[in-house]
Amino acid sequence: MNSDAPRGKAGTTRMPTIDDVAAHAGVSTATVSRVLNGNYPVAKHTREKVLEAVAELRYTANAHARALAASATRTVGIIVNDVVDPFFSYIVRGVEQEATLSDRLCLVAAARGGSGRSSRDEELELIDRMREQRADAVIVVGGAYDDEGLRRKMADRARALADVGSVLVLCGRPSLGDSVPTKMVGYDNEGGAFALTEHLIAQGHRRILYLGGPPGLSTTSARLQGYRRALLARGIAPTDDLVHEGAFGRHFGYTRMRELLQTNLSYTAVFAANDLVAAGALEALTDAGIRVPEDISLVGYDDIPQSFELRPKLTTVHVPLEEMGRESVRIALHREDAFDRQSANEVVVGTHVVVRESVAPPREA
Amino acid sequence: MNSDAPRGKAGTTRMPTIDDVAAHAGVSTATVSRVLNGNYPVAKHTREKVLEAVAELRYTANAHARALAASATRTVGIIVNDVVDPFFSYIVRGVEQEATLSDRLCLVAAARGGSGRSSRDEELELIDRMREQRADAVIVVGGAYDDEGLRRKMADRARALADVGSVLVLCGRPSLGDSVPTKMVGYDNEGGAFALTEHLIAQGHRRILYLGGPPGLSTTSARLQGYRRALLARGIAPTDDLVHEGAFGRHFGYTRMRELLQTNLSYTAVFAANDLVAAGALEALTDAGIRVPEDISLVGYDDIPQSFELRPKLTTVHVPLEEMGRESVRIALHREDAFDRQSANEVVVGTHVVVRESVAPPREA
DNA sequence: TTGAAAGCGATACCAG
DNA sequence: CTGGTATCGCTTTCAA
Repeated sequence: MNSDAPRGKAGTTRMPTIDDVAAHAGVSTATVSRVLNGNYPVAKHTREKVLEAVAELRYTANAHARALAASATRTVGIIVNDVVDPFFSYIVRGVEQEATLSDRLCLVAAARGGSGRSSRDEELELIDRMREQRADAVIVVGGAYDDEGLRRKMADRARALADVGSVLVLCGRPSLGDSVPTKMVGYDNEGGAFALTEHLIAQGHRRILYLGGPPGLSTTSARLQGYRRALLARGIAPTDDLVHEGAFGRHFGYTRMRELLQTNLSYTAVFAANDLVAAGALEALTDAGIRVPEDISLVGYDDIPQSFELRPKLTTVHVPLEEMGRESVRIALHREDAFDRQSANEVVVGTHVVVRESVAPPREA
Repeated sequence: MNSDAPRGKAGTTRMPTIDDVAAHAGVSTATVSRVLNGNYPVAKHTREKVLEAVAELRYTANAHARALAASATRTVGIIVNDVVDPFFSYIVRGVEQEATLSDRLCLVAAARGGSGRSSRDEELELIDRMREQRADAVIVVGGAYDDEGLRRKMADRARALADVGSVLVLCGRPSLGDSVPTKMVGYDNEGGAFALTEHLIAQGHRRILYLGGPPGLSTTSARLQGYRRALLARGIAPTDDLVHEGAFGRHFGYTRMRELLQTNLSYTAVFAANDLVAAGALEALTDAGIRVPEDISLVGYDDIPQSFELRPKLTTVHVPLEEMGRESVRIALHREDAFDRQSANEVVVGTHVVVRESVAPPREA
């Protein structure tokens, strides 16, 4: 009489529920739940009956009912600026990989601002939405703006997440203070910039243009600071006329470099705030008939794969983006056990200068 | 006595529930639900009391409880090959944008195969997982392999999704047949390839190398077919020695082009299966001292933004990737109303050849 | 080893 | 316009 699949309204089959399975197997729902979760002893024979029923009915558990009852969602959230930017997409890839490894799905959202909303506010709201979804962790990626109010709001979110057993992971962004319950995955921007600048200085450069990076963004500040410290360390006074912050995109690199080329500002090397900016700058330079590195040296930051596809291949600082993504979910999911409490609330991945072809000694050294 | 936020075990605050809000505002949960969803008349005064309580308690609804009760999740799923590949990441961006517009979150997963699992199987499993999550729609992106068994399994998934009121969207992949409940967002691969090849032929090329694309993938087949049809239309016999399928990555383009350069195969133009392959091929060509387009012409497909950052700027076929992403969620969410049933179960976005700098007449025409 | 039943936190129907 | 309450599908004591 009844067809195999239970039918609901409007001729749509409704999904079989755990009750259907229980009935079909002649056991209780509790038993079904147990064999499905395998966290409780069940007689072999019973188990098999249940499994059969499951297969026959093509039953799959309702993730929401499960989340509601067990308050665990097998989901991690990640919030980036732009999924198309390689910096972010490689991190997303890492997160997605590791999430899959732990049998979780990945909520991805972009807070790029626009239409009257600042990317900061969007970010906060997205965290809230992911908390509503009870994501097991929420990973926010990329530099943060230096703003006390913002920091406070973010700290609130961190606490709100902690309250429901989730956790906020800061990936590539500074801590909110020891009292705020977050985990961190960082890399040394200041140090990398220092090393990279040193490399330039060692080649004989003294007037180095700093190009790009949103002003006020932690990433920019740190890189700029490393640049300045390296200069100072070699007795070169950093001058403001050589610092041109702005943005992180290739477009910015291209247009600003082009503008700068029309001025009589002089420098023998360009430190681009990231590889994308470097790519744009390279294009502007090349278009203007300036050879890299013969006429001007150029370096980037991040070491996205595209950077060795440029001609000349770009000298840059390697940042293990995918690894950071993976580490973010690992650290988030790693519930501290009795043994090593606070084992790792923070991991710092290593970076290093990758010397390729875009740097040479200055022409008139 | 009681602190504001209800406390649960282990000193963690638990989230306020709708009951808390109701109690706080002195109304019933039903009323709270009504003001929150704004889908039912509520007295102004009552509404305000509730809203106050909500604010005071920092209440946010539990998305799972809501999903369970209302069976609607405000979530769309998208399954791609690789989040780092621009083809996919631009589509993801479009999906994410449109999802946000409809106040939905986005589940992103990658089925890139590996570790013994084929990307096809992974794709199927991911669809299942997203169905467990009751995603309002599941969008699978990119070409499909020509395999009857696979098609049947995919059709099963489509039905399973339809059964729970969700929908499978095929984005850039061929239909599963009229009887299968899916929506489609397509673009004309065959026609684009035809036009592009014609462009080459019009410039005087007759021996055109076809490079890249996984054999058996619908995308590859369609582009190849367009290429052949164009040749035939101009009375040129397509020959197999000029067809070199393989993969879609830049790496493939580079290495295979390089290998081909060592043979004595002759051709005056290269039709790369996509822009990434073209970028790789360009690099190999350039490295070998061959000028594009003076010595050899080169075209790509997709028109990812990088393609006009190449030197020479790449002539290619424009595919509106972001738009496809947006359209995918629009078409998925567009419940057909009484008026125009089956209004749009399928949309085909337009493509066109973008002539830039990488094509010139052959040297010895 | 298994079952009964009490939640989990919302929605929506049915009265009032 | 508002309140009571059954219900969604699963997990998890508590007993047997």
